[in-house]
Amino acid sequence: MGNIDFTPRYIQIAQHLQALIENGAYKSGDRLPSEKELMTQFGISRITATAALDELVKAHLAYQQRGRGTFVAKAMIRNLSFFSSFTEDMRARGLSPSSKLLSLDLTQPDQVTLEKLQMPADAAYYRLVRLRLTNQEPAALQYAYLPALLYPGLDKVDFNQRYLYEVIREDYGMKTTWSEAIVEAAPATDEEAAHLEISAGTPVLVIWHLTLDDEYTPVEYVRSVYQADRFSFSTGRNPIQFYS
Amino acid sequence: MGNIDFTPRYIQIAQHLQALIENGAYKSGDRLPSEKELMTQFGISRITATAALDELVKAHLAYQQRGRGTFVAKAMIRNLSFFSSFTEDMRARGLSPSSKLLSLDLTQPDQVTLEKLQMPADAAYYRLVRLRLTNQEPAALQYAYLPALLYPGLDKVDFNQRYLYEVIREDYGMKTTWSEAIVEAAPATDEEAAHLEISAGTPVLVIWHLTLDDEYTPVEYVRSVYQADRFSFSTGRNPIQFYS
DNA sequence: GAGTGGTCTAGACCACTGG
DNA sequence: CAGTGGTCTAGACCACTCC
Repeated sequence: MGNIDFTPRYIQIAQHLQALIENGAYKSGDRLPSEKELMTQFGISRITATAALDELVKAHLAYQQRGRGTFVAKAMIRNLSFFSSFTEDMRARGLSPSSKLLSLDLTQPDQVTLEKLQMPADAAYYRLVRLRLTNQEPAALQYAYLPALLYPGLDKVDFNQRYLYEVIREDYGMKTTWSEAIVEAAPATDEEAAHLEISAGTPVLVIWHLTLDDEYTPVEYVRSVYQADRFSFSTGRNPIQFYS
Repeated sequence: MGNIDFTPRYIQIAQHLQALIENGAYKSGDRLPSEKELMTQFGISRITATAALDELVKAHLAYQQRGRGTFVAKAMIRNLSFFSSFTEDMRARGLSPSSKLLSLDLTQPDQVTLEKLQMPADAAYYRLVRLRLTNQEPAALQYAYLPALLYPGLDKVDFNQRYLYEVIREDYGMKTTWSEAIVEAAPATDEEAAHLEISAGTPVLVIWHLTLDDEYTPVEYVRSVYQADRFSFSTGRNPIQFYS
């Protein structure tokens, strides 16, 4: 009946509640509307109300307690920096990110990268090397490897003007649904030290990042080397208490 | 009707499927039974079948594709080391973990720890300092802070014999539902270097770990200092693609 | 006792995938 | 086309929390 919006009802309701949380109508620890209240307020069945609240829980915006209700999650839980792009992450930290393209070519990664990220050795990769800056100061050195077969014509993109995530999503229609990271501390190599303007041997934080599509096929491999004295990263998880 | 097992049906079915995955009956990428098949096989309604498969997806054991089916997740996705205990993590790496109690007292954490983990400064904490070893070699130095109010009598536990997680779960009935970590790289301090048997200034991986109960109240604050040349950590996540 | 979420039934229509 | 998961309705009984 005149429904011109094809977003599922439960998503619409989750969006509505999310907006109320974000503009402060509901604060950390506040009780959200119960399933029953959502049913009468929006004229939906209980399963739809449950699904809406579940979305908020999945997104770590809320948590549920049996017999008590659904509550807005603590602010801290909602700010986990690991899995956003460099640009988004730095903006969230109140810094002004920028990027300098160092090279874009068709090359094999070195042996260590190949093994660490479990990359097929027989594939061809575009290698995108960028120096990432915050407030015009060097912050990180990023080596991104993109399977050449998936990205025909990638070498014609101007990465001084556009973001990598934007390009792979919009130009190549990639849908990413999972991402993984491996974290290490290491002494800076001479090359890293030169670009980051620190002394060789100073600790750096190395993050190996893998982005996967909905079949868990890797669509992007990235090694990032961060100045350790300026950056730390956070991540959170429900401990997997599966069944024994 | 003669149901003497009060585990929900959908959990029972998820457990059953989990067992089949773990004993190799279903392998990475294999299609699991469809919702319809589960309905007829177990005599359940569709919503129950959906819930069972959802459990596997939540536990990162499976993923779903519309119109195709539910599939066993890739093995890599299932091995994320960040949020298991030191003991479990090291065993999963094929190492033999052990522990040496350095001290257990009632002290305030230093200022940096206090701020980093957002600990209330007016509370009293038990501080448990342990050297963690793998194959009898120093691996990490761990400072655990436990709010004294939550753990009366903790100082009487023999932590050379028992695991911290076991004690807080079994003796104090803590239910943890969420955990967070902040990762940093830093040069080893003199104290850290001495215990870890490395040179001062060598890079170490510092992990600040927070364990929360079902109201997101912190029940444990831990700072771990790992030898960087021997350990890295992995974590994974569905990128939160919430609604804009 | 009233309200909450947890679990479950028996249906339905749809969009998407694959042959 | 048949099969899959995605969404949804209109109910139901239960366990738990709070008063």
